Amino acid sequence: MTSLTELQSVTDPVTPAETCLEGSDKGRKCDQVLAGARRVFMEKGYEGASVDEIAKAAGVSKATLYNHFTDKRFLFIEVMKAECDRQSEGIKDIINPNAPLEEALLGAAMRFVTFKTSTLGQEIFRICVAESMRFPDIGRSFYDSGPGVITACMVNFLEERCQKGELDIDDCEMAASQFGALCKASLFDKRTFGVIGLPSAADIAITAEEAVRTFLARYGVPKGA
Amino acid sequence: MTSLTELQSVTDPVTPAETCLEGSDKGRKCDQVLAGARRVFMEKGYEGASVDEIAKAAGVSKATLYNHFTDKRFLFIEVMKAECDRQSEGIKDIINPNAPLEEALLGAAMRFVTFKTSTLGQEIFRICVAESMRFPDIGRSFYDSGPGVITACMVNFLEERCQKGELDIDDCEMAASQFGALCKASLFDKRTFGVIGLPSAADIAITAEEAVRTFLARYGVPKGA
DNA sequence: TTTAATTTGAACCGAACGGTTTAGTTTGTC
DNA sequence: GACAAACTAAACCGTTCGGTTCAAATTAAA
Repeated sequence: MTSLTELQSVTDPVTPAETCLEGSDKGRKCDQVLAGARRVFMEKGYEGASVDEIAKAAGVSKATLYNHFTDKRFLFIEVMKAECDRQSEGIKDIINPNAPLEEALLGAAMRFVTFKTSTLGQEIFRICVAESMRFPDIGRSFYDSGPGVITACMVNFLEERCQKGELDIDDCEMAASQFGALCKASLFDKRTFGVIGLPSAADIAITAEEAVRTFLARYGVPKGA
Repeated sequence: MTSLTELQSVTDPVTPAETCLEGSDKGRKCDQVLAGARRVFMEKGYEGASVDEIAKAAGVSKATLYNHFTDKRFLFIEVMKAECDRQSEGIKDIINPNAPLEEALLGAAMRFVTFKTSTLGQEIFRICVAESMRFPDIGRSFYDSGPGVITACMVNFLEERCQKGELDIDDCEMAASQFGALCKASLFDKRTFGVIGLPSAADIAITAEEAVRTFLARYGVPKGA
């Protein structure tokens, strides 16, 4: 069984990446700016965030901020790139390819539900949805580093288990996508729209279990190996 | 089988509601304002939209706008309330309770996938996700008028069919939510994050069929009545 | 035609916006 | 201790923001 404590890595606090204006500055103040920008952008959105507020949140003068980043748009894009990288790093190991089928699926489901309903997961999702019209590249980056990574990992895993005869799937892309979708049942929408807060471990477990059950009802092989 | 043409009603163009400052004005200019505000808010978001731009889009002077609505926040809330009402109106009849089981489910899935990936469905979803932190009530309203309505209708339908012995479901709330989630597989995320544009009727049909198949694999009764 | 109610464009307000500049201070290195 | 780099607060730029005001124009009923 998958313990909940090990899931924490996916929803850890934030320490921004090393991206700066001219490739890999010493980056002390630079990271401060990214951290402050991240905080303000996530809370207020792109238009709602002012550069003055970001500088203040970063504990940095506005002049310094503009020494590191050409303008507000660029700063926002850098923040989101770093955030997407973090996301894909935390998500790529979401499935244990060596575990028994049901255990592997349940573990992945637990981690996925946990992340998607976490404050961090919600923040990233919210701002990417909000700004992916104004910044189309950010939408793509989010998909590639989030749903895309998960789907790719799942497809890989599912194909292996199909060859082992543990699963019976025609379209592994569709199956992987359905697995991810099932993990969003019950909790995700309610969390996103403020109907519930952070779900309890029990609620997460139930949602994950039900997702796996429905998934296996469709794609699992009847009984014997 | 459900034809695609009858689905149009859910994704029709917009004619705003009759809400105004002091209960049901003659509402000619008032509707103009709401229509213009809707357009600009949907495209730019709350902070990105300026009142001058809204007035211009509405073909109305800023003074007139402020004669009808106390301030920008109130105008935004009114627009979103009207939009949520439209949504719940278009969505409440999404399932035909008298059709044979599989046909009813497939019809509902088709309509749901079509709406959720439509330009209108995406616009409403995007802005509600974006602004439901700044305006918590809007998040709730969206949930109640969208996912909430669908879930409620589905729960109702599923319970009926369980009593008829056509389905075998423990938790109808969970099952209804999973049905909705399955309809978002494959297309919804890609559409939201700009990986694809408007999906083809064929893609919608495939997604809906696969959703129903997985749903029935879990909750359908084996074979005979 | 008189009267009252709306609507209009335009000017206007103080505040905040993104972004720049400057003069001066801290910092790390040799 | 000297020196260059990085940083700072603060003033400043022009623009735009949400919101108000007002005289003139338009409308609609009487």
